[in-house]
Amino acid sequence: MADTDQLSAVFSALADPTRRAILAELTERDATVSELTAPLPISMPAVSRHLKVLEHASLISRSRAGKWRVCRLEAASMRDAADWIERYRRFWDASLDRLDAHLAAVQAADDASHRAGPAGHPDEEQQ
Amino acid sequence: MADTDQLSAVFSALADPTRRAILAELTERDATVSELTAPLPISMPAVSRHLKVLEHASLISRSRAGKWRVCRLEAASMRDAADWIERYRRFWDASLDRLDAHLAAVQAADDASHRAGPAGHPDEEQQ
DNA sequence: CCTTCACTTAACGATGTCGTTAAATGTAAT
DNA sequence: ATTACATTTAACGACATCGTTAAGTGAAGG
Repeated sequence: MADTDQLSAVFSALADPTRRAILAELTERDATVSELTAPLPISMPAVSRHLKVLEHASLISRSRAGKWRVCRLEAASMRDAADWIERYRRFWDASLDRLDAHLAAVQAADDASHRAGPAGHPDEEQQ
Repeated sequence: MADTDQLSAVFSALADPTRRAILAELTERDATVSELTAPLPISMPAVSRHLKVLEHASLISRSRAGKWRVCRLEAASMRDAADWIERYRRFWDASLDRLDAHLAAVQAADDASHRAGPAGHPDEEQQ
């Protein structure tokens, strides 16, 4: 599935701190490879390959401007990642509620203490 | 920075389709390693290691229940990833905003090629 | 006890990542 | 044309990832 691959490419690209730094830089302004390399502690070939990864994930685009190659942020594919993660929102939004439920369950188990299987453990009620 | 490492761990964990499938499964119910392995085309040791990665990224937690080991979704760390990505929302959400910024940048570069930055926006990450 | 079940760890090989330096490419300027 | 500049590609080494099968753990149960 191309969709899955694209998502993997985006998450994979975002997994590297250097690449996230590059993306952050590009939110300020478009930049050449030299400009992007300057603040980083690595060589230009290394940066060039990071850019290749970012481009492959459609997170940036590159164009020639005379002698230079200008990089531009293309956040469209980041939206896919955001949308994917978004489906989990309720699982962290509701974490406090779930904690309450969990504590209540433990309390209940303490009172009635007998149940099928191993007692006193944090499941039986979820979601 | 530990924060950066955590973010990298989360994105890195999410980069793998199998791990995303496992997380999706865990949104339905807590599950044992066997239950998680069943629908997947890989061996249990392979799944076990995926679970280790997910646990290291704090995306799941594991607890013993007698003979079994129960995995539970812990989406809290996904929130960090969501928050990070969220800062890029305006770049895909507000196309007018972005177009304006671009035009302003071009204009500024045209007028006087010095770098004060017409955008002047937050963000900055370093490793 | 000693086996069985659920799972993890060890050991291995294929492949990918991330850095380096040196050589190639392509555009601009002399 | 030749040289200089910006960037990429090639070649290499160190280390991580992802799968496998085989051997360890630890709790359950005859």
